Amino acid sequence: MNMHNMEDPILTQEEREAINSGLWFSSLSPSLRHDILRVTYVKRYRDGELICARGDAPDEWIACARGAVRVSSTSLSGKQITLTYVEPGIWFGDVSMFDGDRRTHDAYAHGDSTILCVARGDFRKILANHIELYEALMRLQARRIRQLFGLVEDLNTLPLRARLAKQLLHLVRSYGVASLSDGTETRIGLHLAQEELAQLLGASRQRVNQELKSMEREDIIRIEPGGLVVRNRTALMKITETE
Amino acid sequence: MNMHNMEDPILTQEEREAINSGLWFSSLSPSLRHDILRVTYVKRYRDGELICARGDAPDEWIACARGAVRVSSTSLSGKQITLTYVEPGIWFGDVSMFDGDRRTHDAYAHGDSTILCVARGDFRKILANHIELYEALMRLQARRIRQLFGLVEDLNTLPLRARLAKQLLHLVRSYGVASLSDGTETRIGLHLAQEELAQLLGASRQRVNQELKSMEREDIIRIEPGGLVVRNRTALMKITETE
DNA sequence: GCAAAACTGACAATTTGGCGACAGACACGC
DNA sequence: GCGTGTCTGTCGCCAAATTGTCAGTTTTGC
Repeated sequence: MNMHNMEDPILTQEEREAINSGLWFSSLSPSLRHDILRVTYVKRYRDGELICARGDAPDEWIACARGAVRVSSTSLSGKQITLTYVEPGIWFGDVSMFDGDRRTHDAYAHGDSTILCVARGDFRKILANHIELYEALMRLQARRIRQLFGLVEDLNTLPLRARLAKQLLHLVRSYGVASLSDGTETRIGLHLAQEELAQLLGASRQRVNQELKSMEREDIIRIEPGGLVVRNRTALMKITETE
Repeated sequence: MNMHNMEDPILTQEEREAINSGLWFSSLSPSLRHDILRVTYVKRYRDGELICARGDAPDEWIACARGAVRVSSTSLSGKQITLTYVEPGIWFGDVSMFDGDRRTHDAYAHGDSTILCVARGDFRKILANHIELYEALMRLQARRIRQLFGLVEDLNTLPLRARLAKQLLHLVRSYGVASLSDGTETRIGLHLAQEELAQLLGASRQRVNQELKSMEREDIIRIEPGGLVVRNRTALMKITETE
């Protein structure tokens, strides 16, 4: 067991807020939320640490409370691809709580991160007491399925430039912090190396760099050490609609 | 209302069997299955007819009983892509029963087809009486999510040839009928034009044709008017593993 | 049974993306 | 202050895939 997983089993104020302001979680009834939080335990990870690996037994239902969780896998050929970055307030791992199958992806901490866990047994107990949770989880999965359908469609039809624009808009929504100056600019709080961005898009690093630079030349974004700044969201949306 | 939707509201023996032998459906308790079947109604469609369209209100939970349902959508650019062909015995449309959002895809009958429907209200009533159904639907969705994850990964990593091989194996599993002769050959019962196969793979018709011919030259498959015949499943599986 | 429509197979022209290489920028540890 | 390593920006070449086109074949509708 890792040392850092043990230290400070109490959530900070900030982490607590992240969990409670999660859109899905906050849609639950207070009594259900209470019952869930009562049985959670905290784990902390440093940047890059493995949270769980493909093939692991699915023993926990997990929420990100701080930082981000990179969900990725390595294909047979050795190529790394990233499915998503889980932001604070989002729950995951529910899929394998139901079919009981092993995890199909690796999960790494991206930046120092905190997660909240519910043991399988506790999860089932809560479920038995709150039919409401079934409804809520169905809604959660429904949204995920729709997102995945959309992603498949995008992969099949959009050129890289449009997919990149979509991804940037998504990152702005999830991690955007208003950049100083006039306020029309938004910095993406989650710092991704271009290589990581490329893996998220299923493209090569060079190609992503090329498109980023091209967007920078058009004053749509700004590339700064430590993060991207979106200067013109409207232009990004327009690119998104590129056939 | 279409004429053909009304005629013969009774399932044939064959259709009834398809429903009852569906892997998921047959995992339900007899009492639940009974309650579901009691409120279903039958609709019949001719080849190519629209079953429901993107944007429709999600009023029904549906199962395919005969033929196949093509789930597809048209991208902004006008490009058609197909997500999947729903085979007899498979239920779908549950996603929108929970999030209440409109349909995101079009559904067409591929070949003369029969579907079974449960109205939204009846669906909720059954759900209220059988918590078991929640469990089962969660399992169903869980499997779908895993499949979609796999698909995204494949789209990002596998060359067309390997994806085609995978798809062929899938079709053999779902629609395969032993071809005469020695028995090592399997005909794919669902006839897909190469254009349709291409849309399912997210590739151009020409490219798919090229790979099919190449596989035929290697005696892995045979292209016959009216359907593909798989001659060497092992070879297909090997191609699947191609980086 | 015949004409129209749809499907198949093939090829060239062009675009898109992947991959290797390399130089400069930057950050970090010591 | 200085190597070492990681990240960025660019080139050029090559492979993969799309588009357009066209002739031959099969299917289908009357």
